[in-house]
Amino acid sequence: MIGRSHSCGNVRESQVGETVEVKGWVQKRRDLGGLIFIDFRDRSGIVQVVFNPKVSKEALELAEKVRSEYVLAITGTVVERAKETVNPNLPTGAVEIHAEKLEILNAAKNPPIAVADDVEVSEDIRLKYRYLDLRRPVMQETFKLRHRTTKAIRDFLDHNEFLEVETPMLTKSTPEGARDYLVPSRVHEGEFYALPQSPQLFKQLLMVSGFERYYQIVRCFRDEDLRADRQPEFTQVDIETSFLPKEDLISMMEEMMSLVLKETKGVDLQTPFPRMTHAEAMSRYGSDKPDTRFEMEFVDVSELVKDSSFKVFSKAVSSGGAVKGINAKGAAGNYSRKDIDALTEYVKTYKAKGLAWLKVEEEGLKGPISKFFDEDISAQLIEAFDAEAGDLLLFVADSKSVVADSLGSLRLKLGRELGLIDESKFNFLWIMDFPLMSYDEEQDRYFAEHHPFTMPLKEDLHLLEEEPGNVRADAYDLVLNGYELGGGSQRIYQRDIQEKMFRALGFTKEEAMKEFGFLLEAFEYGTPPHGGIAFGLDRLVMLLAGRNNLRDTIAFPKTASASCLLTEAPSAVSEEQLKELNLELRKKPVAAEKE
RNA sequence: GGUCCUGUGGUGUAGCGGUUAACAUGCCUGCCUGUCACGCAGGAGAUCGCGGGUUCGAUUCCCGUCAGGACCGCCA
Repeated sequence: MIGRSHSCGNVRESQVGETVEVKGWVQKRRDLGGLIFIDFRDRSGIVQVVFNPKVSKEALELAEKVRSEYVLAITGTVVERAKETVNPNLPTGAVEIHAEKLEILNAAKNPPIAVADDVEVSEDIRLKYRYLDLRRPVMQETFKLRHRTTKAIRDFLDHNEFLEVETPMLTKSTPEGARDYLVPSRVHEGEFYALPQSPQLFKQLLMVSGFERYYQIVRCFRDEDLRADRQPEFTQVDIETSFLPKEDLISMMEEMMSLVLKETKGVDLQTPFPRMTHAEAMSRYGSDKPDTRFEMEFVDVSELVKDSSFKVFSKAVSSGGAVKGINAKGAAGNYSRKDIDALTEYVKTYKAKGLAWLKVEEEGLKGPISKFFDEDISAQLIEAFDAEAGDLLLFVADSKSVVADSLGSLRLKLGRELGLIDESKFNFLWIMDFPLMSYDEEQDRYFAEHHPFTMPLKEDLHLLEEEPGNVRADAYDLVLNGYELGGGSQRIYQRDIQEKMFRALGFTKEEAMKEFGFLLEAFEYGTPPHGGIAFGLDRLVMLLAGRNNLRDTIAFPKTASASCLLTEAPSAVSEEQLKELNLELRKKPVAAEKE
């Protein structure tokens, strides 16, 4: 310990009798008049310091001036506490420091946020005074966890001969994928750099360069609207390998995650991780990132009800959609008609037109739509859902995508509400065989599901020109507890396949050359087969920390509207700055108008 | 772009068409030598986010706006 002899949280009985110097912050002062106790905090924890006139009258008098969050240097003797005054709630609770000398290094204003874990503070205050928020032990723990996570990842990749290589932050805007953050160029009038959405192209070029195994823990930027699990800038663990077969990469990544879980949580993961095809995940859970910590899987009753007199069901099937349901086991009593109405409103946000339901009773199915099903169909429904008295069956009848979205979200909501989720679990799951591209009605063209450099599955390669929508990608996503942790793929490394891919995505030859010519050209100079993956570090840490929003795992995060309440970014810039960049605003910024 | 929730002393909440705007905690002052959520006594502290409307009267009802949050679209 440079600058002090001990850290607060590590003072123990073994140091009794020693003179120590500690520096840190005042957690709490308890002034008993002739005697003052201070809970003294540094990064390592808290130790109690006693100011007693018998030890130092001078220090006691100075301690009267001390307040919460003052920064102090204290010299004193470590003393064993009398048995009856031991505090079992503190690791240092068996000892205390009898202060001989006190120096106030800095005073502090009364903080707007109490530095304590159990204090509820609104999000905007926390973000404005982030430096105080980060003093709270839970926050410090999260960032220690984040450090241990990246440390484990770096150690693992280093042992496996990966090289960490940095790639540009100022790069080229590309048309595919998310909206870019743009940076105007001063030197090149009217031209812009983009901040990278990911180092995708560079890591592939590094494979062309012969690095063979690359990784980077790197910031990525996407100018899209935010969510609890989405920030405009976020960190990826970016990985790319040459010559490594997919299965080897996957098992290597399983090993890496196992190490992370072992190092951070002491959890032993079972490998290999379970796998599911994309098609299977969609049909069983209505999601490409299913939370498998609980069951409540979809039951497809389309065949059973296609001739039903309940038109909502039969019509959905005849018009190419589906009728699927989930069984909320034993929940019939938990949900009143009014509660089910609320669930109906919930599925409507996902475009479902309604939510049909049946309660299972000893005598059979009950509910407004039970009359449409005769005894035979009712029995088959009960059988299909493995239902028993007390169960609640919930159905959505709609297009396949609406059924998946709405019922999939409903399943998660019910899982949470019914307490079906075991929070101690870490359910890793690979989702395989994603569709390579999907058709966009509005723009009348195909879009890459992953990105345009993803290799099609070999057995589907022949479909690339005739039926692009039916080509599966040689891609894999890693899902943890219902969150997409990361995704990767084998890459196209032959120019002709890459050109076919661009063509399928509606690029003309000229457009492809203009946007990605450098890559196509690079592919002509001896490109190894390669593939990789990228993980969302912030999300991983969020899940390891058992939290449900990304802000708590990022030191200085942005709000839902992508502003930083601490620095007040973004902000208007001077006319002079704009002039240098050859920029002119079409509208004055709102902030500037106020002045 | 849209839907919903929230906005009241420093902080967290309560409240109501007419109040001296309540409570907890924090803060300040005094007393207190074994506290650790210290205790006791006293005190200061709020243009009820902002603008408009309805009303004799609005913190309360309505509209708009700003800020924070959750979600849909968007994003992989």
